[in-house]
Amino acid sequence: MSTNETTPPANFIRQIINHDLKENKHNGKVATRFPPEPNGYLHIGHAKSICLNFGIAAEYQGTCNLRFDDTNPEKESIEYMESIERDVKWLGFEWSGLYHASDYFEQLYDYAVQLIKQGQAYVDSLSAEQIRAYRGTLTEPGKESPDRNRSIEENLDLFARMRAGEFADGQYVLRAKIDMASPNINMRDPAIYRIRRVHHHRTGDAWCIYPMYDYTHCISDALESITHSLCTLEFEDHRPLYDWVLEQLQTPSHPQQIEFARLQLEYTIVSKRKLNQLVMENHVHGWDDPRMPTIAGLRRAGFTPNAIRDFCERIGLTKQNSWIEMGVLEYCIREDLNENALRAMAVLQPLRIVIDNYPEGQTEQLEISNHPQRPELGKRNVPFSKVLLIEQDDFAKIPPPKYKRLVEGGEVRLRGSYVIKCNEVVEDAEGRVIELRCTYDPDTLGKNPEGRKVKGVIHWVSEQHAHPAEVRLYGRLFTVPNPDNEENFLDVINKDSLEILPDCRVEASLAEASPESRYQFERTGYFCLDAKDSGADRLVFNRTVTLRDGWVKD
RNA sequence: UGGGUCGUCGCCAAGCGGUAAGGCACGGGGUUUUGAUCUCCGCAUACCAAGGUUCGAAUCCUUGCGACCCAGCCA
Repeated sequence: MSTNETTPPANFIRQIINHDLKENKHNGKVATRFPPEPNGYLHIGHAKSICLNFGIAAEYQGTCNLRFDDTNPEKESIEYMESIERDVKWLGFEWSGLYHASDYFEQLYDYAVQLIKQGQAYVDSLSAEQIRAYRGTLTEPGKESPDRNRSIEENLDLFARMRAGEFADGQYVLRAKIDMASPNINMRDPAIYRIRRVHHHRTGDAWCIYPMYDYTHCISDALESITHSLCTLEFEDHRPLYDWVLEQLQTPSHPQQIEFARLQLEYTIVSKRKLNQLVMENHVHGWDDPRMPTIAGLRRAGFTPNAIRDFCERIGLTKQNSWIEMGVLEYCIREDLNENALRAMAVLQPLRIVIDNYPEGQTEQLEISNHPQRPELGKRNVPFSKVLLIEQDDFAKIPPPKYKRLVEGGEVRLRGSYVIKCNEVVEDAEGRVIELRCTYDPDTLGKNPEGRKVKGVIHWVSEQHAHPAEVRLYGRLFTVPNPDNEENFLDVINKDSLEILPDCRVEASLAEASPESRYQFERTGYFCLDAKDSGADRLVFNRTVTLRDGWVKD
């Protein structure tokens, strides 16, 4: 909801639009679109495109459509469509219009007929293999198909019969007649229609021929009067074809395609094919696994729409291929959550401590702030009693240098509570610390002790009042910054990306937590109540990100 | 001598002929009942390289070098 009036950073697309506006190129209108293929879940790379397209539209009082590029029914589904709508909304955007390339199948067909009539498309009987052979190579021109000079009448007849279902899949293809010797391979008579008897999730079995991307996308943009068609760098070579189709067809509008570099994030992947593989082969627990770079995964991990939008703004927009460090994304979520997440105490790996000088059976409710810098977020009661639980890491038999937590004979502050002193360490037969006998200083609640300085502060819960919880610690999915560079990206999956702590104890107030609510567990990180696996009497928290750790260990 | 695109700090990124913004990361100081936050300071005589034009070049020109994309009836 930040309505800060900071001017958005300059980037080359805004410069183009500003220039177009000055020239009154599209009657002062700006219309964009976000055009995913519904063949998978949206990921952080799509978020960049979403923020760009919807952001530009909002900034220029323009429009932005959500359009499903559903021309290849083989890989697409309703589930994916629904997830995409859900994720775009969750990110905080509203589309001006919701369209599908399949809405245009009839018009697309008519336009194809027009191309044929103009002598600019022909039905080819070459097989896929033959077409590949005829295409030539990167350095050698292609050869013309024997069918290239088929008469218009025959092409019209054949194309109609392709639609009517008279031919087998792959028997014929409709090709644009451009230039088999073009140095740009995309212009060597690209296929624009193929025969494919596959049930389409929206048009059912009405069609057995489907238009190809290059032919469909430009016309869809034109039909929606898109002014700026923003896509990623790999489509640069397709722009001449985009323009060619629209020029031949004399469409009422001719959008401008502009390409930008897709997002690449270290220690993860954003290839839909590979993400799909991770899900299908159960390397993760579904598209919304908190380790996934999908919007659904980030959401379940506890990321906020705000943080993701901020991230997309921070990484900039250029035509340079680049790799963004995870630290940037982590910074964005920490910044948001530090500001907005309520604080709470949770002990992930409990160590029992007994306050010997505290009365048996007594409980006092300590009032603790929900946020150290924002008093308006209120206070909560945290019960204190004789037996407490602290983090195993917060006690050391042999402390490392500069250790400022609890040691035998030493003092430490219990966050929001008293200063305690450890008098005795109880160990089991193997020498493992199983309990600490402590005393507390009753005169240190809300004030510093007399005549001595206590540096360390640790978190705690009351054993009898705390609630059990499962905490899931998520780490990066891969062990190397660029898994895509590996021979097989599965080889570099981080086997330790998920650590489940089944026996944690969280403070009493957390029993009230609602699904997807986010907290800072003081001193350990930001956590989100898992929306799927938490229930009435089961608390499951996912770690979104750790706290920054400025402790320079030796 | 196939075509297209791109080279500014460890990672992003402004800059558009007038003498290198900003963010992240990193290092150091201060505050702090989170080793968090906050705050202060530091961090490219240098813009892929070499020539050239100019009073003046990261910006213009030339020539190199490096990286990425393209030969689906995928998008």
